[in-house]
Amino acid sequence: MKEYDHLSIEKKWQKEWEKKKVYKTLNTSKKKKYYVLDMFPYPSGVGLHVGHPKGYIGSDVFARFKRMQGFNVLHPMGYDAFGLPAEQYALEHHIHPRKAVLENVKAFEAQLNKIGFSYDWERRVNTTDPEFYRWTQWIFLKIYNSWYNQKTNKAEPIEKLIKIFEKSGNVGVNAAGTFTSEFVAKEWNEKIEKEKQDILMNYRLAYEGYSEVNWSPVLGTVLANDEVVDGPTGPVSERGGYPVVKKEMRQWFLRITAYADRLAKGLDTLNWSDHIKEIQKNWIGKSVGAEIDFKIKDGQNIRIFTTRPDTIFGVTYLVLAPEHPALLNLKSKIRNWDAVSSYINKTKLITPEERMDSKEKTGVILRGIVAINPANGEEIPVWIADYVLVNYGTGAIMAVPAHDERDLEFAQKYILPFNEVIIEVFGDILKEPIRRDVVKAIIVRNNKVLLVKENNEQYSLPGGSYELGESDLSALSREIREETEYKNFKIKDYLGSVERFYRKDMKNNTGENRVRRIAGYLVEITNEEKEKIQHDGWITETKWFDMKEAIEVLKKTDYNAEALFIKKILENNHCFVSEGILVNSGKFNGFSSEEAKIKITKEVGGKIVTKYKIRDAIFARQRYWGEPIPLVHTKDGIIKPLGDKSLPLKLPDVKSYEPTGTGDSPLAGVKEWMKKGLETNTMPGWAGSSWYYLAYMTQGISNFQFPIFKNNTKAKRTKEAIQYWKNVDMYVGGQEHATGHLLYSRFWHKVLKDYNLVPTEEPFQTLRNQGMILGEDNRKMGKRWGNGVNPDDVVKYYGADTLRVYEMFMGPFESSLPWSTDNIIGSRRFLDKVWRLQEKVVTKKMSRTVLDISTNTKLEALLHKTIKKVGDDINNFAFNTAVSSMMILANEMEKQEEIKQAHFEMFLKVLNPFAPHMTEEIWKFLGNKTLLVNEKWPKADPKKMLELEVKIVIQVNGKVRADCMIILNTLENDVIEMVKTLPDVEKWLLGKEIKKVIYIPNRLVNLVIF
RNA sequence: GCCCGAGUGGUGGAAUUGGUAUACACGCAAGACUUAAAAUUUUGUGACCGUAAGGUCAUGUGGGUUCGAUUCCCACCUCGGGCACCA
Repeated sequence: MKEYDHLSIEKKWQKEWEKKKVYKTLNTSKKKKYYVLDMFPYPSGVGLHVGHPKGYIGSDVFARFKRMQGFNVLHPMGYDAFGLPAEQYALEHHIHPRKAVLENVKAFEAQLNKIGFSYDWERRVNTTDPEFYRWTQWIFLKIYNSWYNQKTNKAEPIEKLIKIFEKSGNVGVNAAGTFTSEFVAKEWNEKIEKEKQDILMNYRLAYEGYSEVNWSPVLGTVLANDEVVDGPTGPVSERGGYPVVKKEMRQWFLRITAYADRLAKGLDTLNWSDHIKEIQKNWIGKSVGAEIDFKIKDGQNIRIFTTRPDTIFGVTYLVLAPEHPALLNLKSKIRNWDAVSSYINKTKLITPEERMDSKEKTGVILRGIVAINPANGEEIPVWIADYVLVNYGTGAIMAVPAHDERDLEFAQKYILPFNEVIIEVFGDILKEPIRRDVVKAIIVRNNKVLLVKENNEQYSLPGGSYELGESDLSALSREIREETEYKNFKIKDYLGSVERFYRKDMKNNTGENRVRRIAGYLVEITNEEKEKIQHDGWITETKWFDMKEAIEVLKKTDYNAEALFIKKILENNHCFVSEGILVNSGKFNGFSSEEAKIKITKEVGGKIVTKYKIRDAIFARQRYWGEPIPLVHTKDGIIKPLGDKSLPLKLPDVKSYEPTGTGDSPLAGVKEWMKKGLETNTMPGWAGSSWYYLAYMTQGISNFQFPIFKNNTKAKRTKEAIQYWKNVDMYVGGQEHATGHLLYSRFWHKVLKDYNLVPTEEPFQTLRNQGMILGEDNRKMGKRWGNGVNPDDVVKYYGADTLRVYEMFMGPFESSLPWSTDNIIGSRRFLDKVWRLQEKVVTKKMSRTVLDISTNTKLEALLHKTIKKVGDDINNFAFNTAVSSMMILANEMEKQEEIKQAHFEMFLKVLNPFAPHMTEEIWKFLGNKTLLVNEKWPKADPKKMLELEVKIVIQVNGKVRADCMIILNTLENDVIEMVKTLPDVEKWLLGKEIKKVIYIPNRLVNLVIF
């Protein structure tokens, strides 16, 4: 047997596969399609470390497995080379980014190819290739020339909207956007072109706007929120750690908010990890609430947004964001305008970060302004405060200190009234409550709470029912005096009310259903008071408890109301923010929050609306290295899109591509460019990655063609290709893209779907996230800590197959785990072992000894079980256990004198996706003329998995006491009788009576004795 | 603060629907081969008590349900991730 020389074997087979084009994928096949995709990398130039290929190895194992299972597998790779990282690299090394990208791609690909991936390289894409970005630009124009019709719930051509305007104005139009004023057809038709275009800009899915953005003076560019991280002295850029400040700038935006609902709903149909879905869901931030108008006395309405219209009777003031537009109209009426305007200016000066960091709430009352609560006609003050954000909801809120922590904090600071309107309920909610109100005193001394033990073994606290016409306080004082002998007590605080439901005793049919409202008060007594409690002699014992302890005791005795009150004292927070039952709410008293929300909104003339946290995406960079935005600014100030025939709008060659530092893109310095009036912003890094998975579907980007011209064969073929591949079936990549790429590409895909350019609603059906490989020091691997491990070195020393097996064996695919140079040897030893097994392989004719039938069937059973397990595990991305089961099989095979060739070949097939080179070599050595990569996945035969004998465990009282072998499927009674006679079991049964026997067939017997 | 996820040997980790906890691998120890080393290989390896047979205790902590709990329920602790004045 020759030596396992991984270097020559791997080189040989990589050449052979390339020569025979075994990974070339055709778009026509009788086989079922399967699309396995990796998130494509940006070729950074510093080279790969062993962490980078982990995801690629996982998807490659999966793709090879699917291929062997008989699928037509699309498994491509390409490069995301536009954007900041590529440009930064070029700037640092003083070479043109185009050149840098080409060099880096070459180096990158050389490294990848050593690991033996099964990519169809003919489909390679590069986002910086004009043939590629021509379509990025084309899709952008499609988005630009669209508006979102909320009646049909999809994007539609802007021409259609113009026709509607010409015919009937915008009155009946329900479009996504912020445009509020109305016009009729006549008004529209009389407008000049510039005015029309300005209005349309409010409807387009790609629109120009001005906004405060993250401006990095050093990088000379604007950054997206997810490119900014917290630094020690404020926000800094994620890349480079340069300081970031706020700056108002002209921007392009994509109206992703129009798709918020579809993006949220679509998540339910996806086979993604709950974790990623959760992140996207939070990011979209859907919440259903009501918009309600509060009338300003002698003035206009203020529209507020709230998710809790059921608390409207508890409103004690209104708050507007300092930037709220209504302030201008109110200006003349505001008597303290000086104070108000200085507060507004102050808010403008501080950054949003500072605004969020400052824990103390601030605000100014608007003197002279009075609002009217539409629910009860009450007059309430209006404030401005920076804890209300202008760009969420309506920029104004109704404040309910009793049921919102932020409002409470504000109300406490400025001494504003507190009005409780919701109380908590235990048990069921009765439609028509029958109340028996009680009041409870939580008596404390030195932070200890007094618990009173009644005869019926329950703990209680002093308290009782009201007498006719009594207020809370007088009833409480009376009850305390009656039940205790305390004279020196102080009612310190109101703890809120709760409602408790008591069902009548159905069994004995006694009592009645009733609801009790329990009001809680904190009562403090002085140390001098003696512990005297007396009440008709039914109290047997009193005790002072530590507060936490008291809660536990009360919970056990079902006195939840008291426990809740004590918890409130401990947390020093009397704000009940959950839903409950309405009180102090006029005719809505007794309603549940859920019911009241709808009824009250209707009553006050409000509207149920849905709001989202997600913001429109900024789609512009003031940089050179990005796709040019194909728009022209005319002299009249109108923006016009380029025609399809003018695409691609190529990035011009410039001498200096460094940022100008003024905020303008380097394109603003190109004469030719400016003469044509072309847009100077370029697209952000995520543009190309939002549709690249479609580009792979045709064989080479030069064959890609969206249907621009009718009857174009290229366009027809592209359409067929997209219809065939549909969407990505398995997508593998890092979870850091949860709120970026993965959201944006879903958005673009949905726009394309609205134009029937793609057949599915979602681009990525299943998503798997690989964990990182950390350095041996448990820190992030890379240049920063100098702990990077180069895959080239590992491939050279141990081989690509060992690298592949080890990275899959390390642990669960999704976990981040440290690299270990100690542990990798185990994977190499495993492959060495498999290599040596060749020697034991015999064909039928060659058999030197008579194979022991029983050990042979045993091995066969293990083999078939392993085939099944490896297949199942790969499907579940549980590669680590797949490898481990193959190790068990190899260990077992090693113990055999001889291995049947057919058995060993089946083993090679299941190992092939993990170690393609070595298995291919052995396959050939065994005399096969075909290539192993083209072989079919072996079938696991369930009949052959069964073993004649199985081990069962015998437990006595649930503890394992013995085990023994039985013939498969022995009858229950026979097993139990036999098991009782085992010496290890018998001694435990001696003199005891068996109460119960639990029998799990072929697994376990549990004898229960006493 | 709120919302997710996770805590298992010296280490990475495994365990189907509640049914032998610690598979597989690394490391370590002892033996074989060797002049020697490396490589390979054999055996052992959760903790404690015991010469042994055997027993007791162990899946972050404390309770509960069950014949039986890493798995289900409750409370708490620690770590990781996401969001963070979103009304």
